Amino acid sequence: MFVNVNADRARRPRLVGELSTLSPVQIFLSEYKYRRGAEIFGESEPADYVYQVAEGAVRSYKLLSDGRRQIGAFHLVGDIFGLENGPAHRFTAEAIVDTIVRLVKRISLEQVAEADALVARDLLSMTTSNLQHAENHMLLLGRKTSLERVAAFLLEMDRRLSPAGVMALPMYRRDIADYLGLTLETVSRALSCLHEKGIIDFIGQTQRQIVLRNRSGLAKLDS
Amino acid sequence: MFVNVNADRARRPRLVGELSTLSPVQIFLSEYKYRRGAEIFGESEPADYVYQVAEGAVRSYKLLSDGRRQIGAFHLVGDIFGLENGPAHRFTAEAIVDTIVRLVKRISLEQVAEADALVARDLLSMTTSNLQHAENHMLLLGRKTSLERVAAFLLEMDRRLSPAGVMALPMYRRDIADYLGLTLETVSRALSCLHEKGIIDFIGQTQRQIVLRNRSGLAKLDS
DNA sequence: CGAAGTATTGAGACGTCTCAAAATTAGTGG
DNA sequence: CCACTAATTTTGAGACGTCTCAATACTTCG
Repeated sequence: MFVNVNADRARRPRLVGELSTLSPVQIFLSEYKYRRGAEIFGESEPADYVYQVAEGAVRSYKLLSDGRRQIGAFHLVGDIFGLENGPAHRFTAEAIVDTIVRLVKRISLEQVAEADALVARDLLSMTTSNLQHAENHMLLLGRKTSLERVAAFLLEMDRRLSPAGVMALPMYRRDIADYLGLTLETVSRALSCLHEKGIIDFIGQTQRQIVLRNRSGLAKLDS
Repeated sequence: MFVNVNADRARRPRLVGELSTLSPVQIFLSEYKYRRGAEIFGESEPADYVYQVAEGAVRSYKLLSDGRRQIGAFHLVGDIFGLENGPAHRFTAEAIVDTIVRLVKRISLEQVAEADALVARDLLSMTTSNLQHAENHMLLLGRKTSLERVAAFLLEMDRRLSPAGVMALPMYRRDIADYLGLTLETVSRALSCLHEKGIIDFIGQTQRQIVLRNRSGLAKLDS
């Protein structure tokens, strides 16, 4: 930490590697800790920093004037978020649980990108990943049933946070619902349905630890 | 047309200008014409070209296995589409009406971007625009009512295709519905409702020419 | 063990979808 | 220009899925 981005380039790994492979980080300016529920940045606030989740989990969302909320993405350990092209953030970001993030000044990133085509390529690649996720999520929100949405959610989380073993979801039902365009009751009913069908198990003492018993059963629901 | 991108750079305007301001185009390899309904490229086909609408209109969509369709975007005159970072297209693109598109080989674009940071910046900027649109559309699909969706659609089309005067929608109700995550009947009912309220007028002999009588009435519905 | 927060379950309301019919528009050839 | 047909849009009525509101159960944490 605290290594200036303008330091001798030979002394640190390429930025490209740090951004795209999330290898050990050296250019990040500092770490910050946020308590569960704390806001990291607000929608339309100036986007001066780019963030990476070191520990915990983050939700990014938009609000309508009457409080309806749409979560656009969950950011898990290793994920980079808050990267903007324009001057302001387009989402509000909040810590879902106690969370540690790393920050890098956005300007320094852009300066590096200016000089280094491979870094610029990485920024584009990250933006493209976000776009791809959003495109798939539009299909989910516009055309899938509640059961299909929950199945897709479980597969996504399984892929992203439990390479092997139990999936411990960091978020409440309400967050899942606002991510999937449903109510928390409908999410709960869909999970119960999947449980009854033997496709998932709840384990331990908490309803937020889930074991996928039948991934192909889920995948079938994901059309 | 037919000017090679590797031709003497002094002889043509900067690529950056052509891409971002859509000024008169010289680097495009060729033009193609597609009949109404014709497929321009399919989902997961190799993405060898980037396209610009010269005349007409295009829809980009994804399908579920049982035929449910989500249109991710409409591309109108001047819009660039089919720009990918990975090897394949992520949508199917079809001509909504008889359409003329300009093509440029993707590789040549990337070669220019490699050498020219400003062009690379433009590619990022275009991808960011697409991302921003998708983010707003997620909010619409996840959390807005049918009336709000249709209102938002009309405001978007008004902004994009009728700088002054009548809005002549190129697409059918079904396309609007698949863009908004509704059925065509629900779209039709919402339009009738807006008509009764005096917010929009249908004019001429066709229901696809619409005049906004009360933009602020629409904007209010758009929360 | 008690209290607060979270999740599940139930019953009815509501909005959108489905299916069907009528109305309107667009296209074609006389 | 009109008649005829096909395609699209509108409108209606009922079905269905999700939402709302409420009660109960479970989990967490002091």
